[in-house]
Amino acid sequence: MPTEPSSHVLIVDDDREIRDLLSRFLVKHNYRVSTAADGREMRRVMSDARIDLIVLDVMLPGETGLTLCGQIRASSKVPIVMLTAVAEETDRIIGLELGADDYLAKPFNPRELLARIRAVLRRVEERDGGAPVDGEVAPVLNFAGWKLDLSRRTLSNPDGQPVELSTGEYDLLVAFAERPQRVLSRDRLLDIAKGRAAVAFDRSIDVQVGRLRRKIEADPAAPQLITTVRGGGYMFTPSVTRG
Amino acid sequence: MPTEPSSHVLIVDDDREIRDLLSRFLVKHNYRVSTAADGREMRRVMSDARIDLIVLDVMLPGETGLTLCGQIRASSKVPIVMLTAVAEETDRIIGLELGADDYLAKPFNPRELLARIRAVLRRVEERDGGAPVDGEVAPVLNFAGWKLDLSRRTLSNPDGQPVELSTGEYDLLVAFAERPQRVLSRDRLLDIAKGRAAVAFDRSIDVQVGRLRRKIEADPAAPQLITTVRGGGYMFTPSVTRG
DNA sequence: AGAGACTGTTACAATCGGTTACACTTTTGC
DNA sequence: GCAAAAGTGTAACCGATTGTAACAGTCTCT
Repeated sequence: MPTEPSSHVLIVDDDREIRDLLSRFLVKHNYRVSTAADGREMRRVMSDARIDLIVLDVMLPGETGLTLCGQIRASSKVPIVMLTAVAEETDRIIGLELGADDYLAKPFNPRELLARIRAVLRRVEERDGGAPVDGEVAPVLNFAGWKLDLSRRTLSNPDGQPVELSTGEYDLLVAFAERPQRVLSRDRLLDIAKGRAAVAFDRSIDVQVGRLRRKIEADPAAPQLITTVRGGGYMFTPSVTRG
Repeated sequence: MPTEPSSHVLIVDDDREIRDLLSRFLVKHNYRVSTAADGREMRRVMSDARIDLIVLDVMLPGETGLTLCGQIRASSKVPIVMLTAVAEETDRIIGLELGADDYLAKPFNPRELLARIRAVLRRVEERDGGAPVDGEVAPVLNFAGWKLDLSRRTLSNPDGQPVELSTGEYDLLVAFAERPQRVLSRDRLLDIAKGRAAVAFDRSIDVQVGRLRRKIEADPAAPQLITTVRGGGYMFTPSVTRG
């Protein structure tokens, strides 16, 4: 049996030392890790990959961690573990009220952080096991006459006829439709749609794209919706509106 | 004989140490345990799994335990055991007035808590033997023309004709209808509908879903109401209204 | 034009879920 | 009480979905 897909942790800290240290440590313990030095990078990473948990430093230049924490919660339920320089009880309370899931004071033992991460992920697992990881608001995406209903996991064509998609095809289409007009690499698509990392010579995305095209393209031999970007990946070309 | 399904206890305490300690202790004594650090988490857990008893700390950041206690009682009869930092007689009285079922002062011996939990569960068992542990408010769920009467445990189809369901089928349908448009894993369905944990290679949910589909789907071969999410579980797709 | 890299497509094997059969338990009816 | 009926879980089988591998076609660069 293949081991279950590892969780993807995003570390947000302005201190490169800490980012690298934690990153190596977590990778060693079988997590996939991304890092960001500030809120801007954080948002970029979050739009590119499916993140299962965020480790967030309270002290950041510009936006503080507390601000970010609130922003994240406004649009998503990703669990958050907050880091702070000193054990400020007020920070702790504010952080938890803003929706952080746990809290750790620097300096801390990496093993302690690991334990917290595991505990939070376990809790979240119980809380909403199969629910969408990212709590988006609008549940219908429209493009080129098609309607993709995210709450019902259904797709209907411009004539209003339902089109059957397998689970994998649906997940892939959602990954595309939520990131239109952007080149998505195979790696990113795998991470977003399947929540796993690529293995060497992984062509599974190509095959799934092919299957999806056969169902949604007017002429699968000349794809208009999902176009190939040679050397880059794929791009979802139509504009997408919500609601 | 398989041991009777263990009770599911929810620990609500802001102190991680206490949550973990109690959690381990109760698990060791054959309870299933969930934890929550605050009221927000508590509500989420309660909406996801059937909880048989809540251990509730009086001192919580934000909402106090007393507030929560009142809120829970407003919509449910789940037994509650309150914890408090010191033996404040006033807290005790208020707590019991708000509907707590027992009361324990910190520091306490875990065995003492175990004894109280057992006593309360026994009392509740006698009080409302087979009655639903969780007293929901609105007793009729409507979806796709069907009516599911929670107080009578009956189901009628869009023509108004009653449809016979076995106990297991009914419990499963309720689990679905109360959580529409969410992917529910087999584990969670087992916990919610049957109150037990899955054993290795447990396919019983699949079989029950199949039986339920045969009774409520127009075309059981192409299910519209209960759809399969490969690798994820099942989802109840129609929208549900109460009353 | 040709080599090499990249992508599309097909075939096949592994995995997962649907279904049926059957044994066991619980409930029902006499 | 007892026998029949209904309900439920386990196991086995089968079909659908998905990933891997192989090969063929296409593009790019020289």
